[in-house]
Amino acid sequence: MNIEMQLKGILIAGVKELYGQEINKNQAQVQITRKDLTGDFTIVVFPLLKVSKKSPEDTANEIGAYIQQQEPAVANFNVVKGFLNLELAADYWLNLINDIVVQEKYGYKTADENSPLMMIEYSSPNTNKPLHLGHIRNNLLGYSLSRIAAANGNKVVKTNIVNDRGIHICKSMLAWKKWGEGVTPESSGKKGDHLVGDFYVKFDQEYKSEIDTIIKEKISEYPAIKDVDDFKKTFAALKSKKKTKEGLNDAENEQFKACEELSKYAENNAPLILETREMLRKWEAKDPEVYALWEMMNQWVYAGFDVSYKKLGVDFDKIYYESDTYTVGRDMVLGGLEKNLFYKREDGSVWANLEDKGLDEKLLLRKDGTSVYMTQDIGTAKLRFDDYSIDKMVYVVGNEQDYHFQVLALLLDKLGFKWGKDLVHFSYGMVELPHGKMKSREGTVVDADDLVDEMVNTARVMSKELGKLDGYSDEEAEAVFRMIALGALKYFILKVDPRKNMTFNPEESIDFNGNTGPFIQYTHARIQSIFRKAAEKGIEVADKAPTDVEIGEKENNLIRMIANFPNVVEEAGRVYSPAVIANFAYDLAKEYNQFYHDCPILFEEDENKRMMRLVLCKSVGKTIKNAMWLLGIDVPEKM
RNA sequence: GGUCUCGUAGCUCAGUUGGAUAGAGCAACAGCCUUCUAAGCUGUGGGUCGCAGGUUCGAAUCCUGCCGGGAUCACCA
Repeated sequence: MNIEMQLKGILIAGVKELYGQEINKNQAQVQITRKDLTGDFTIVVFPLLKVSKKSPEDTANEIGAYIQQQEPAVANFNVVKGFLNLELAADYWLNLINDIVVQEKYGYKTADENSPLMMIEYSSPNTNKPLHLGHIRNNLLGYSLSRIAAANGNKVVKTNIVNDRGIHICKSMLAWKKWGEGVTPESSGKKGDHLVGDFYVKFDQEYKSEIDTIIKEKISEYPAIKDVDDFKKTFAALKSKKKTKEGLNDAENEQFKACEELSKYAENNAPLILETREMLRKWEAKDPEVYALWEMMNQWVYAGFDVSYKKLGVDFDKIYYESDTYTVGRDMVLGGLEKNLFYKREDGSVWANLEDKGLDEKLLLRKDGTSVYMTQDIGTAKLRFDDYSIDKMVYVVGNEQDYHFQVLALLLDKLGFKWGKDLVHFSYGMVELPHGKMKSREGTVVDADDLVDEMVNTARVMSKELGKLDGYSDEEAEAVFRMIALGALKYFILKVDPRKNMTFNPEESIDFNGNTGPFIQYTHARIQSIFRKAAEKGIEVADKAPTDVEIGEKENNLIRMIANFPNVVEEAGRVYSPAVIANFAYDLAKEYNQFYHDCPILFEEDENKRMMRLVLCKSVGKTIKNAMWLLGIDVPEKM
């Protein structure tokens, strides 16, 4: 049990003894004392005044005296403005640090056979385009969450559901067939996912121009509109006006409907889309030629993704493919239909009615019996449940799908999955550019591979200028450059609250100084350097600090922060937030650098003090390393 | 329009179940390497916590209303 809980217990007992009343846990507030004040833990006495019926000062003094008497670790206390600040004895902290320094996995809980199994789904790419910055955020969050979950004593299965089928996949297939001239990743020297992505873009361009052609042909039927440009402008203007408070008047509304009709007609009758649909039908019928093409192009993409995943340093325990799960989902829905959980409309489509839950009706199977997105997620859930005894399911998916997961939770619950109702949609915010969302059509997408490569280059240039990797081989140095580059990128993404949208400015490169990953990595390298120097000088570094030594303010701050690490890990797990860990790591590194600047370590002449500081350095290094591991960030020995 | 979400320094972000004088970094300026790694440390300037009410010993934090941004409400995934 940690000291905070102990103090809380004593506080509750003390109030009972002094004032004869039970208080609840919310009234017993023990928090870490602000840095600028004397003390280690603070008890807020305001909530206790109703019970004590005394002034804040008197209450604080009485409780302070009681706690000091009950808990030998409390050496002293002071009262400021009704806040009771407790000061713990130096040897309490020194014993604590001696305890911490020998724990390799300090801050982590380990899972045993009875631990809950948490499955975490993340990444979940489409196989028609390469990964971009948005995917990076998803991957880094998912990977970090899996480590945080493991450190909180869960058994963890990392999983990925690959979106490998559907009309969008057929688009790039068709484009390759039409215009690819047999090009392959090998023949073009292009990464498979990028090559396929190019054909998806090509399809889009051609499709757009076909739509324009159709609109042009049909435009004579709409006398009010001159040409295609005019049509587009009018339509866009009406659309945005519709969104305003003013809305559309009757005439405009009619015009809007006409535009919409024409636009839909063109989209649905362009030859390319008709061909694509035909291709999807053939795929579902397992037409050998289409199926072979699909398999070939998907393999290209997977090879490309593997490279990107490796570059980012993420991996999975189990990968599912929607081409395997979508038929399972269909069966599940039909099963639910038999049990009257769902209903069928006259046209043959299957729906769930969620109006009693405050939501609307949701389509589960089209009238031709084919699956939609929701159906596939149900199927995937079934397969996962068959494969693992899942206690908790976490989906790392963007916040644009909040509604989808609200519905999915209800549907899975209806279908009898025990974790359905409590599934966690880890809903993270979008990565935006200074001018808004990334748009592939406008070429503003930040490619994942390019970004990582750029970062590695920057790290290499910077590192070489500083020249601190003497004695490293090219390979070793290259590994450090990569470590720093990824540290910068990962920390940049993970330090912000995952639920919030974040901004990335491609004009400004990601920093390596200040509140950054490299700053924290640097702090670790600095600490390791001390131990190398100690070895050179023949200074012994024990695993135990003497307990009769005085500790200064900076040292005390550091010990308190380290002592709090397990609480931070627990909180990060509870609220699903790597940012909590990132901010902790930064604060600790910052505090350490101040200490490093102010206090001699190897040069300290008092042997006891020197030993204590060395043990402290070791603990800080370990804690930084363990915190960064939870973010998926490695720390170097030198940089 | 319904639902959800966000709004903190010029910019990017912290700010625990409501707690003490709202903090970092970047950018700007001024300092610190003949002692352990200067990717560091110190200092200066920079705030109506979107606005207005309410709840109470106490509100950036909770409630209500408004303003502003974003998402979503598809037989797309």
